[in-house]
Amino acid sequence: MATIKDIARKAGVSVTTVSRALNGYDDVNEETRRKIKQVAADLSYSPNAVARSLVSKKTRTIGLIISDINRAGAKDAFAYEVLCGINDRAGELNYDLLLFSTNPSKQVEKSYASLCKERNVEGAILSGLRLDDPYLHEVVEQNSFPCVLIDIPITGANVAHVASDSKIGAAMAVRHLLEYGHRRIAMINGHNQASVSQDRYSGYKEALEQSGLAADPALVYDGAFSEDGGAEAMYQILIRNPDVTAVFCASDLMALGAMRTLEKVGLRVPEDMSVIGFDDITIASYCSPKLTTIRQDKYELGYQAAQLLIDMLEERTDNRKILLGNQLIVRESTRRL
Amino acid sequence: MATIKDIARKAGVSVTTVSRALNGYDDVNEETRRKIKQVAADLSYSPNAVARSLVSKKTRTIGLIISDINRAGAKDAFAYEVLCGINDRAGELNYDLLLFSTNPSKQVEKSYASLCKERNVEGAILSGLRLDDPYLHEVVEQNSFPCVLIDIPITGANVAHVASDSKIGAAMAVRHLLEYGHRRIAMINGHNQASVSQDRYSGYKEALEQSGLAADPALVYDGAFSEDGGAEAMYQILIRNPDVTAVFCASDLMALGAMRTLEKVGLRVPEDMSVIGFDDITIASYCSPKLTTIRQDKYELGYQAAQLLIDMLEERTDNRKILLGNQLIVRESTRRL
DNA sequence: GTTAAAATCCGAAACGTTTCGGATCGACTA
DNA sequence: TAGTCGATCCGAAACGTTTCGGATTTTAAC
Repeated sequence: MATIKDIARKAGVSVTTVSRALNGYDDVNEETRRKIKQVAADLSYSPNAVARSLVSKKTRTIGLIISDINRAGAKDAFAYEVLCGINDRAGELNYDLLLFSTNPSKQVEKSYASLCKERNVEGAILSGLRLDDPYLHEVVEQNSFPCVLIDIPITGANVAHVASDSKIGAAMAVRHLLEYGHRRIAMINGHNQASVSQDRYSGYKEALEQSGLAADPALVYDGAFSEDGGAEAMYQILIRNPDVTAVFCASDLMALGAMRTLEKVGLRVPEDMSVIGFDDITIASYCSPKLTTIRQDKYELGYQAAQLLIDMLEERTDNRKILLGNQLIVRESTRRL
Repeated sequence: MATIKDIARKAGVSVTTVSRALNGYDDVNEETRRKIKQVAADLSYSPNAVARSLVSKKTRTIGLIISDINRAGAKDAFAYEVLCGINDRAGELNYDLLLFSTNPSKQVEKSYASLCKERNVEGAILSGLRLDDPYLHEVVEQNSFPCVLIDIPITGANVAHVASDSKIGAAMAVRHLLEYGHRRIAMINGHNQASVSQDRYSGYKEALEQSGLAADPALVYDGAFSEDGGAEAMYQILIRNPDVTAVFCASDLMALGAMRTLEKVGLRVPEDMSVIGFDDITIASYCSPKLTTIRQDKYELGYQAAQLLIDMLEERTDNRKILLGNQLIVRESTRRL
């Protein structure tokens, strides 16, 4: 591994000059610069980012803490699409991503904050975390590096968040069902430790109330954001609320579970029950019947998160919040009563 | 940011002692160690991994070069599952992952090798690369750090590869069709710059020949591993080879495309045409009809890649190749003639 | 020819660790 | 009592850069 010293020696100049030549400073003669570059190429020199970081305090690295990078997350490739967005924008802006493996099997579970601090990332993006995550609080409070949270509405001097408008999205979904003539509309919500669950519920409630219906708490079930959870919740609905004609699921995965239950029970979607999801995951347009849903632009979520974080890092913005729009995608799983 | 020096000063010992105390060396008095740890905690010290790496030459970081981390890759979450496997195993073994954004939009496109060298990763895992990738060769030849390739059969002192057995897998698929009585079996292959294409073709050929049939080159089409490519290829098959009763696709995505074409043309799967895919992506079990396919354990691919790389890094193995088994998953898209 | 300004270069410190080669000291051995 | 040993500690160098402050040389202006 050739170092800057080797170049200096071989080119007959000081390390200072080599450094400045290679980094494009203008107080070095073009002739010398040419020579230095030549020598560098000859030695197939490549700068040592570690050493550079040590003095510059910059790593051009963003920490990624994404809890859904696991086998289960492969179904809805939610985390994946977010990751793609982050990766693309970070790449364009010349930052690299450090993926922390927050593996529960690790005995010495280090906090995200420690991980990031140790590795000197300049900022971090957190996604897929529950509100009651033990370490979430720490990174926010410690406030030692900028971070942006996806789907967790906390802001501060150093912390921003990006999300899509869950409340409006949910309201759109429910209004769609209302327009189709449904009146008894159940909801299969995600677990309580996600702010999107709360938002989607309030969207559901608001849409109902705006058309003069009361939101019946007995019609709201917990599907834990999983396919099995959705399936189970659907059973509950069928048993306890046989008058329900449509169900709004806070995620496509749960909608898929719900449809599985309906199929098992011999009910047809959408003839016997309308089902609408949330997210528009890939499967939504392949399953049968194709799922009507609220599309969330997951890629954009990541893209904007990276943009926002880097803007914060480079002190280009005071914005601490980005809210994306959603879109109703009508397919085959809902029908007019 | 408290440093080791601050601790030394406050605890009234030398930096050396602090370092050794914190790192568990046994030539430090337990009483002093306790005190030092206390001071460290008081100052909420966290070690600077950058400085540490500079001297130790170890970063405990693995470079990841995955070309499919992009929007298109979200359909089959292939890269994602591989990533999960890598992430899990790397986490268990206490390595972090550095995700390089090989963004084509970058003007100064740096080679993977430079990226890795600069960042001092200890090794790298490459996935989703085409055989003719301009930079692939470089990292292999330069040989400066261990790396493992996924689905690219190159090995060397410092380079290993993991893959699933495409040839046997393809043969399984074709034999399944043969057992079902099909004789005119077309193949929609991926592009030529993937070694899996070559392997899957030879599996196809071998299976046919073993049952006394000649592999007709006219029945093999290029679907470029994309859904649209598969759709287009299917049109070609229908027009040029109307006697075909079954088609083996080298990826599920292409199979999906093929089925789309068949649907558009009004042909039923599997009544009019049997279709078998390869990969077993998530959608395969949700689409309609559900896709018969050869399951590849993508997670395991990543998991083993990480394991193998780290074994190489820590010089625990001479193994340079891992070949995983595949599995025939019979669903609804193939039928007995 | 003198002087000021520009152009070009360099020495040394600093970044935060680890580690090598001792140094110190009390206790134990012969 | 001298020598040895173990326990405990430390100074200084090293890792590969960047950068501050200045030094030297060249050029330009008068």
